[in-house]
Amino acid sequence: MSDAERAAAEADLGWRLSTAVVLFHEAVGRHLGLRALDHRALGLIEREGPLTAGALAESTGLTPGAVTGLVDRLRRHGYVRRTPDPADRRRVLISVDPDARPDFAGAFAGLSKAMSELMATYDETETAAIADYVTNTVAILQAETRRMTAAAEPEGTTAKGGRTAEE
Amino acid sequence: MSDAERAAAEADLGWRLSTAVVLFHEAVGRHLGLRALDHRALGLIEREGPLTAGALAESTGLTPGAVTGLVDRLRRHGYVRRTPDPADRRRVLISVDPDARPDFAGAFAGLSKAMSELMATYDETETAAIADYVTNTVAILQAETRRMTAAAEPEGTTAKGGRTAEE
DNA sequence: TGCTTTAGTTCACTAAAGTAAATTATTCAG
DNA sequence: CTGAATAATTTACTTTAGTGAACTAAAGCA
Repeated sequence: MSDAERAAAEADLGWRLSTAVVLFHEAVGRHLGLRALDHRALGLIEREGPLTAGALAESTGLTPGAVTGLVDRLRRHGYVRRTPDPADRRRVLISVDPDARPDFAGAFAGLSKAMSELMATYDETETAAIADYVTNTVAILQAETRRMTAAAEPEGTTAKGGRTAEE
Repeated sequence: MSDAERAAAEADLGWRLSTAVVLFHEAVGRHLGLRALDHRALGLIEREGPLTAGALAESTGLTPGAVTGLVDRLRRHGYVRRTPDPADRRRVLISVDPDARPDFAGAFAGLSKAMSELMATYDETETAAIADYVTNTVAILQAETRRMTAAAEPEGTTAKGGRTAEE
């Protein structure tokens, strides 16, 4: 195999992985009745613990009004809860509804199991290489995402006037 | 590190990879001025060569009318072309506009380079393990996607009546 | 205690993208 | 050559989710 061939094979594999991840992500969204943004927001809430509506607006780039709608949708499907912040009752804390977790986790159960079984087939050295590869790939993707986002919006927020179409 | 800890670490790494891929994909979409579905459709057209509008409707699950709009958007951004099928002039062939490729490829250039550099740091055995891991992960994701999609829609197509919300 | 600021929601409106059905162009069968 | 079938587009309408601004409630300061 030539260098060029190897590079092409790698790129193809990367493309297939990326596509598979994206399609899986979309399937999960459909399964849970969530749109891409809602799905991502739910992920944020899961990982960053309870968030205020304002914090969510900040990290999603939405207006406060839109966040109310977003949280309504998540709440309607039973994924999150609203609780007034005891420390500052103007604030509202949005957290994952513990009762919803089984459903959410259920969607990933099969994947988890299959991945564990796959990992069990590798020895120590191989596992280390794979972990290193994944860690570095994540870092690269994050860097490229930042680069691309920075290039696209030299100033201002995503929230307003983000139209590109002409004609 | 206990088995449980290792499993948790793996799952976390998988989650981070998935998130990174999805966010990168979204960033590319924004960069190219494409919505998720448009982006995916463009990928389809790229890989499966020229497609008729009907074929595109089939594989995206959209109605013919929606495909017209989809192709209009892709065309407006200069990514694809419409050409009447010489064999059957009712048909229209949608293909990637060769002039647009540089822009599209440009978005991935940085990623490509960084990934090549990363792969160069691994020896033969490690590379083999990584390739095996990626290949199997893709297969698992595809299987899980199919399973989830099948579970969500026991019958019929995505196209009609796919509403889940109540209230 | 009252004035100002902050947090979130509600309301009226807009834009995007989908469906269903009518329309146009072309092919194919008799 | 005519009529039925097929491919895509157009049109009218619907749904969804966003914005911006007005509004309500609570907090903090003088």
